Amino acid sequence: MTQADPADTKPPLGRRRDHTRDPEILDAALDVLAETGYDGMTIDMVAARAKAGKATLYRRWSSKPELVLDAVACMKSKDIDLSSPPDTGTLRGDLVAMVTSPTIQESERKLKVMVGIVSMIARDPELAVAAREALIEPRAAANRIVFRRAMERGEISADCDVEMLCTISPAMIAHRVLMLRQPVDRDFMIGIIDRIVLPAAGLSPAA
Amino acid sequence: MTQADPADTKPPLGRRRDHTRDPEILDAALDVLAETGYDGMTIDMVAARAKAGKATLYRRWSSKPELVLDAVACMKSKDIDLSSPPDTGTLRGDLVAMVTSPTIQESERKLKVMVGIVSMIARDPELAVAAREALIEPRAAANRIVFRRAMERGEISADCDVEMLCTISPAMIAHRVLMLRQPVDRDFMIGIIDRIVLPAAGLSPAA
DNA sequence: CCTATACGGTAATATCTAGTTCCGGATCTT
DNA sequence: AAGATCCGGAACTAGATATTACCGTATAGG
Repeated sequence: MTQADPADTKPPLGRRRDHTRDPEILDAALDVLAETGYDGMTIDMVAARAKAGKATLYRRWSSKPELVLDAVACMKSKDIDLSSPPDTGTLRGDLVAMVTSPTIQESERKLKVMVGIVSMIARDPELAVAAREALIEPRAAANRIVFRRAMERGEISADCDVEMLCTISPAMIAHRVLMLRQPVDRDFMIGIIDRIVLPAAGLSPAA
Repeated sequence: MTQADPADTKPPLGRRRDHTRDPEILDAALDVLAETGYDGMTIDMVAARAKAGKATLYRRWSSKPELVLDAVACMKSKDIDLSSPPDTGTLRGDLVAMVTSPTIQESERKLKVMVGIVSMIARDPELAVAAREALIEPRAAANRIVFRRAMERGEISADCDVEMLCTISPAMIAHRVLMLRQPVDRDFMIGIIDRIVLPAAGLSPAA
């Protein structure tokens, strides 16, 4: 018995894997995913875009589903700014500030990734969880904070269903892009806030 | 010159194609589409489910994309009841009646088909149009009628953005199923009507 | 009855792609 | 310096599937 310890920290021989490249590869995977969808995406495309060899990818992820899962999960950490949403003093101000923030661009990519994996999500619970945590929850969490502050401030009633209010704008945006295939511009977003969200929160549009 | 007429109605020889089977085949295609999505669907699956030969399918549709396009387009005519939405006398009554009607089951299937083709829709404008006409528009049209009646009745203000109001419940439903993967039950639907749609239309929830 | 076509079913063809393996060269540990 | 491992890239393997080609049978028109 030479090295019986299972927790044995053996320094591996030879050149070490360059984990610096992991994020680049995952990012390339997300690009391809957003452009072509899960089934349209090939490992070759991802390798080519990341300027890496296919072998390099398979050394790090055992299969295409694992790569996609990891890529989706890694979007979670991208938007740090959502963890501290704007605090303008009014609910409307906060909501408007959120739609103007630079997170919009990242949101568009998230939506495309989501579109690319929806049909897969129905058959892979793990991917479903990853997608929810990385694509849905961050924005919902930011919304939640804003609404709760408005509630503590007394601006909106304590009866309000915050969870439902949080989902209105994501739902309207996704519907407009996916189903209606119309652009999501600032006017549309302001319209949602003034004509749907605020009334649903018990505030008159003019307030 | 024997038959120079271009509109020449020549009775084709031999056994005639049995077009009775077209709807059955398209219906089988929709089932497979709803279950496995566009990429998961194979021509063999459709032929097997329709108890038809693959050659029979290719005699009628030149390719898989054409078959899917036709199948999606043919969902349009299915829900005749949506063309005459309920008329209970109040906006709330009409909206509640619509979510209780038997169209709900057909809607569920439509949603699954939508999930199966969303990623394809992004790359095929023709399919996008077919999906919109068959899956989105019928319900929007029914909603439109209900809201316009309420407006003529004076129940809601003439300032209301009917197009936006029409899209609220479809957007919330699609978001809940596609993104959140939660069930769409009656309570959820009623909640949308009472807490979002009616307030957005300028009616208090208790009204 | 005869011909041409459709039918359901099976086999063949051609392409695509996930996953593996090999190569020459680079990099790290000993 | 030597051995092990990684790198990007290319070639290879194996399985799946869209599409075509047949087969024996059924049916409509002449």
